[in-house]
Amino acid sequence: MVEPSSNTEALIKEAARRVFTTKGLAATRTEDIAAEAGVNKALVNYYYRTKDRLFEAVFYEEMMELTENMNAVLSNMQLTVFEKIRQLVEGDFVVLLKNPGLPLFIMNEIARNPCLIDPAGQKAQHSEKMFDQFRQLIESEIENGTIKPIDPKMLWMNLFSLVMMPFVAKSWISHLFQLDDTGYLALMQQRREHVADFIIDNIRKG
Amino acid sequence: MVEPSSNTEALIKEAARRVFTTKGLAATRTEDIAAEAGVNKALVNYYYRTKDRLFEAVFYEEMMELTENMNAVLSNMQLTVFEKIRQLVEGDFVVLLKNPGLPLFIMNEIARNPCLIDPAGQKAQHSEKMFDQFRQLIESEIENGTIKPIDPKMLWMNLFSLVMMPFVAKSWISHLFQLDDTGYLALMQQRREHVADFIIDNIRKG
DNA sequence: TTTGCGTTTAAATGCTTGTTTAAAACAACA
DNA sequence: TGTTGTTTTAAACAAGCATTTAAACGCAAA
Repeated sequence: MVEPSSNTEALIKEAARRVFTTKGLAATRTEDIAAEAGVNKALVNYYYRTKDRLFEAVFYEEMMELTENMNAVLSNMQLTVFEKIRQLVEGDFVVLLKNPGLPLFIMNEIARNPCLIDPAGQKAQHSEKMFDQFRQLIESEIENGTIKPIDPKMLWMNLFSLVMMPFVAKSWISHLFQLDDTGYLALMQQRREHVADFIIDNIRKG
Repeated sequence: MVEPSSNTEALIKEAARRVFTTKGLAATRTEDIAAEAGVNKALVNYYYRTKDRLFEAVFYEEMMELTENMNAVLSNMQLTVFEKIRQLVEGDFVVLLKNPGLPLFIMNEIARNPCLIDPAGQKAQHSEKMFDQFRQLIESEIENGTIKPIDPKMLWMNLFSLVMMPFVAKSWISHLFQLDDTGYLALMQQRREHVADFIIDNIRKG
């Protein structure tokens, strides 16, 4: 990755990050980004050539934001399964409480343009390895008798569903539960405690 | 609701449904819809005046698709909590296995345009009542001692997170688990069994 | 057959938007 | 101060798009 050659370049990327994540690629105009950054719209092309290149730059950084904690936790050999699960949940909540729109943004853009995650677009290659690590962990812990038998795929889906869906569905939840932004965030704070317990209770033996 | 006055009108709406749900409002061109329906693009405006009106027509029908089962199950007084939970899960899976893109579509469009669900746009008014029904059900069952104490909001989020997120994240899951479309659907079929058990085990006493 | 009317079409309209261009402003420095 | 290279700007461009128009079509009733 090349360092931003000037302040303006970084300014534009940060503005783009905010606009892309709230409106999505298709609904975002070059001018929206320029306005958000407070610069002339030609500067966006001056620094990033095209809207799509700027989008890719932002997208893969956001994707990383979402997966780097998973990688870090899973490859930390010091931790027990239970600690790993707690830290997976905990780490995701830290990221998501700061950036609640992140999972919807990622899921939506991937669905609209699968190339973003395909073998061809080499950037996101680590994900399968990541799940293999998880699978091995779970399978060996089941053999050890530490946890009840469960399909690692199901456990994985349970984990990130419980964590991420309430952020994906932020607008719907806020409406359903009649919450303003503060109330919503407070609810997510409570949930932070709730989710790890829920999963661990389910797989723990006895 | 007015009946489609001709075959073409319905044809266009069905085409619009397919295009809107796979590409989203912002990325959909009037011409895409016309092409999908195999008609001249001016016909789209002839029958629906504007792209936005057509979108609204489609959107609220899709929204209904997602919520009508919840309403039906919750207001059925014949069922126990456990049966209700099973039928909520079961009903959603029936819908989602046929239409896996549905939850991402709804969540995304709501997030991008909150008016779609706001008090002002009167169409989606029933949702708060729906959750009140659920809250009352859970609270009274807790008092009865049928289930362990749990915040109804958490239980509700757990429920639809576990059901819907794997559909929202379809592309990501397929990539992570290296599944083709058949494999993905098979996995969701397995999950159908898994989810209700997971939730019920958690709230059941003893 | 002709008239009238709902439907369909190709073409036109006018606006939006991504990208390019060429000049202006600026900064560093001899 | 004048030169050079970089950054910023307003304007131009061209493609894309939603929507409108006006004419053509098909068909049922007169």
